[in-house]
This record gives sequence, structure tokens and C-alpha cells, in this order.
Amino acid sequence: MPLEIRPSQALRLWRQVHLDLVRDGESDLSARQTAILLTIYLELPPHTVRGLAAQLGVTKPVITRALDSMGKLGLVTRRRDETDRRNVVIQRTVAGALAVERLADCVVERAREIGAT
Amino acid sequence: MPLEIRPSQALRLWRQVHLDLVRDGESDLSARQTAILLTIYLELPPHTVRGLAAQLGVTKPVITRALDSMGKLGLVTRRRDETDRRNVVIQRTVAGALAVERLADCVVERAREIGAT
DNA sequence: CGGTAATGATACGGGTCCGTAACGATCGGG
DNA sequence: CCCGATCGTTACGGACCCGTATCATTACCG
Repeated sequence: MPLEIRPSQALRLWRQVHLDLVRDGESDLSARQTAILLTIYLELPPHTVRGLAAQLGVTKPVITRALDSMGKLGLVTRRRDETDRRNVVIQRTVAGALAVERLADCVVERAREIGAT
Repeated sequence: MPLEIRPSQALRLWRQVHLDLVRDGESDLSARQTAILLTIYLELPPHTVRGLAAQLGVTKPVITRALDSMGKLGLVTRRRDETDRRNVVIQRTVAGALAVERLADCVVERAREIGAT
């Protein structure tokens, strides 16, 4: 069954979740970083810099820098692929999984509230 | 009726819309700018710098700068309040309304696709 | 081996945003 | 009328991010 949502509901949901993100101030992730983080945690591994760059339609340095900053936040980790040492495998972390889960809960909760149209 | 959505669906929706925003590259709005824009277009006018700052829990310069950049994109306009010339009233624009509508359509469309869980 | 291709990281110049602090303009009460 | 309070803006120093171009490392193939 399709997930039905009207435009006005979509906008209120989008606004409310963004308000939560801004107010908590914890994430500080740009749209690109958010897309990268969720791709890592939703799509099947392994993830590489090149693969992420292709999926997002951005250049490789964008991915490298995003991984740098998200790594500093403990949201992801990098490791050399021993079978092909040119590759770098991006790995998930507990902190990253928790952050993703928190985001999901926020969206779910705000969607529930919006039901009272 | 409440808007029911499961955490895994919420995450896929969040990711997919962010992917769209990144790939189109047209918006380039930060989380704060998005929250400001949607507040202006969803909440009842009049909107002031101070009011927006209070709602978002940020400082006034953040609002001023966001209005500068969004104004440059044609998404909002400012005008002096003639009854109290200290105030500045933030006004909507056609381009801004279209951008908000486009975002809503994107969310609605991606939500519909996610139904096939 | 040697040379080419591919991967991820880095250097650089430019732009944007942040928070604090200060500023000019305007209102309003004593 | 003047002085404090309020409003939005600007200045400043620092941090982050972007895209292009380049680099070092590693793999592969003749």
C-alpha cells in the first residue's frame, strides 16, 4: 500500500523535523552529508568513495571531506580494502546508527502529530 | 487520523528526498534556511526577524543573513513596517511559493513510491 | 618489468556561514 | 525633550565547504 501524504502535510512534516534538527543543533549536517550518511546506513555494503560520489552525482573530494567531518563526529569509519588496497571501505559505527535511529524516530513522531489535520 | 509511517520508511523517504535535492542542486539551502523558508510560507504573517529567531532558537544575525541569501535567490522579500519603522516585515514571493510547492511535490511523490515496502 | 588506468587524498582559491560584539535607527515613557 | 529600550543590520575573526587540478598509491596487462 502506498504511503499517502498530502502536500500540506508533507510541508508541515518537513518544517517540523527541520525545526527539531536546528533547535537540537546536534547534527549540523548539510543536505549532502545527510544523503551520504543515510545511503551508508540504508544501502547494502560495501560503500566506496567512488560509489557514493556516483550515487549522489558529486565529485570525489566532496565525499572525502564529508567522510572526514562525519568521521570526526564518530558517525562513520574508513578502512583500506585489503583485497584491493586502492579502495577504501566505509563502515558504520554505533554512534552513527544511533544518530540515524534518532532521526527516524523524530520523523515518525512528527508525522504522527501531523495526523490531526 | 494520524499519519502512520514506520522508521524504516521514514529513513528511506528522508534519504530519497535529500538525494533529489542534492542531485538537482537547485536549492542549496541549509537546514536553517529550509526551516526559515517553510516557517514563512506555512505560518501566518506577519513575520519579523526577531520572531523567526525566537522560533528557530538562533540569533538574529542568522536570520538576517539567511534572508539576504534567500532574497538573492528571489525566495523572499523584506519591507519596512511603516507603523513601526524599527520592524522589518518578511514577505513571500511567487518564486518562493513555487519552490515550496516543488518541495512538497517531491516529498509526496517519494512517499508514494515508498509504499511498496 | 614498464606503462597505463583507477582510486582516494590533498592543495588551492573562492565562497558561505557562524557567534559575538558593536552599530545606527526608531519608538516610547518620564 | 531626552534617555533607555528595542529592532534589524553590519563588522570581525574563524570555521567549513565547494570544484578544479594535482598527487601518491596500487592494480593490471602486455
